[in-house]
Amino acid sequence: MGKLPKYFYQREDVLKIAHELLGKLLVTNFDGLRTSGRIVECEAYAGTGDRASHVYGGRRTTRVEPMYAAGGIAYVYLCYGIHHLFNVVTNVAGTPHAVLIRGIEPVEGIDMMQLRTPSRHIYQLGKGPGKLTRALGIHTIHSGYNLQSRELHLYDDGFVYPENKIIRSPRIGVDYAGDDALLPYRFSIEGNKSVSK
DNA sequence: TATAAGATTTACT
DNA sequence: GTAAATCTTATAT
Repeated sequence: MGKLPKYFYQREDVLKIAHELLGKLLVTNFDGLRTSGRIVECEAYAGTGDRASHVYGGRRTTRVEPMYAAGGIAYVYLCYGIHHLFNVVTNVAGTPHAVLIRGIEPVEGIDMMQLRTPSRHIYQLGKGPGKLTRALGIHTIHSGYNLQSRELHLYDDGFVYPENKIIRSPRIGVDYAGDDALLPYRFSIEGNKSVSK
């Protein structure tokens, strides 16, 4: 129970962390408005050797710099000029692992989420990496943000999905990554309405 | 400086 | 099913 502590993020195995993030709450508290959702879909990006990652080959730019910091902060970037994608940075400083959050099931502040997005159906609000950031109010200015903060953090409320509901599959939208696109680094909840297609 | 492409979503044919 | 929206980064002039 409680906020996920720093050591949760700074462990070595990013696949294990991605797996354990399912069922946790992603909480934002911007401008005094609390919104949260339960994570039902995420993907692991395993550092400089992973062709699907922005840090493949040791690439180091202003954009990806937060990934090289110690785990427990956010990495947010703009995709296709429109969508903000939210990642949790894991592992220790200098090892740029991350977990992309791809789907959440809205829990708190659903009215606020509906104001932020044109979608009306609850299960559509957090279905897809670009949509959940809009529903929660996350933008690129939050890249590098500390996940121990009141405004942005992950929370364990004790909820656990049964192991037989968790699906491992290849990552989405990373065809450019060659063989690495086939790795089963995606974790999702079977049958959940907030999992993207 | 210029150009292409991207961890996506939505609207339209 | 196809295409447009829209902007930062990476690679090339």
